[in-house]
Amino acid sequence: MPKPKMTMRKAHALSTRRKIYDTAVSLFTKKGYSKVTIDDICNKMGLSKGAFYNYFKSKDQIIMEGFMASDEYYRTDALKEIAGLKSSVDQLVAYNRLVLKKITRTGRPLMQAVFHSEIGFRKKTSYINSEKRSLYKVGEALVAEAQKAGELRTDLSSKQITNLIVRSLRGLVYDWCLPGSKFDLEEAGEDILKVFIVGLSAPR
Amino acid sequence: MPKPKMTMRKAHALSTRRKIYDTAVSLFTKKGYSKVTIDDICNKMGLSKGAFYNYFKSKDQIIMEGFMASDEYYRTDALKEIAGLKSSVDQLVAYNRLVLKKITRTGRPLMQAVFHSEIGFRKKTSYINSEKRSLYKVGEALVAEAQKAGELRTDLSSKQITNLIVRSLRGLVYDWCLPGSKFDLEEAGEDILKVFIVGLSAPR
DNA sequence: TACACTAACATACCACAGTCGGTTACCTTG
DNA sequence: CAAGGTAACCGACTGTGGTATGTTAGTGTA
Repeated sequence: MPKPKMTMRKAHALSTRRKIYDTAVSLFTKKGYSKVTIDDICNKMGLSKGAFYNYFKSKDQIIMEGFMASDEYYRTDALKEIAGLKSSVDQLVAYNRLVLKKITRTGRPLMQAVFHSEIGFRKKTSYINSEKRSLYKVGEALVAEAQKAGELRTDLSSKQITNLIVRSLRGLVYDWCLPGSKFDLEEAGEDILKVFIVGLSAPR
Repeated sequence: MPKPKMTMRKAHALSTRRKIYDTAVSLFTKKGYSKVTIDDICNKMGLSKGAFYNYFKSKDQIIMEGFMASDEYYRTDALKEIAGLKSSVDQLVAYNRLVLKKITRTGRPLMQAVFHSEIGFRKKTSYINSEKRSLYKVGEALVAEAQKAGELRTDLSSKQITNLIVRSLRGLVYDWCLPGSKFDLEEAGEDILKVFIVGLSAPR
């Protein structure tokens, strides 16, 4: 991997890319993702479609880029916020609460676009369930810790348990994004967590 | 609502509709949903696009029609199959196992199309999480029964518990449908159910 | 039977994501 | 600094889902 020398050209390219991203996001939030066309974005900033597709390989990718940024939050601020709690299980629960809160802030429209995009037909791989995500890495670390502390059952591996939790919450979020759906995400999340606390704790 | 007299014309219409549906499904299974265009379907049977849209309001609706048929299974054969089990909780668990088995039979490609369609932007309402579905009605009935028998916790309503289970499994199925995903649905379902059995049972 | 009504079907068209073959201008290398 | 390569950008085009506007032919009714 050669060093990415910053020439004038590359700098300009980066700024164009950023400009595309920003105008796209601004239009999305103003008019709603589905109502904004690629041409809208291009026209608004006097750029061509070709330019757009030079930087983003699809309309969805813009959304995904925003979504992926939230993973940064999970392994930094979120981790910090739960650090004070004594028991590992408490940390795990608090962590998942924070995840749902973050998603709530992200908003239904954007999350809907994410779910829609990720399960699309054109895609070969999906980001949302990649084990590389810090969402998983942090989660699994917390689970493993809780297991080591004897607080969680060990007949399921830490990976299994993490998957189980994430997927359950994902189903909740999916439902939350469905058109016509009308419930509070964090509230409904409490129900699930309440069950998990009991169902996952080590037998005694 | 007047009686739907079966004239020659209506009969013919019904047969056309059926023919569209059948050719569509046959093409879907042969080439994959996304590779089949509406024109493909129409050309194959010498019918026009206008005819297609006279019977189906979207390409997705064909998929959904197939999917909705599975609800019939839940309130008939599935119910019958679990009737022999003694405890209500056993019935509930067995029921959810059957649901996952049914989904496995339905197949990933079709389920992917369902998830994709349901969370689409054009839609105003979604079928998949409608409380009218027998998936929910049967599930909630079983939960309520188990609660009455003192086998399940009662600090959550039967509706809450049902939603909780369905949504968790839905997240699992969603992941299962993601491109590149590679796990056995029923097997992974066992993990979740194993946790729910403990987490949902009445405290003693 | 004649006439109005409407369901069944046809066709031209639109919207919009994504593609493709260019053209220009910056950058690297000799 | 000259030449060749390549990244940035252009804009016409395509594919496809869906719509708008007919046209035709069964059907109920007088």
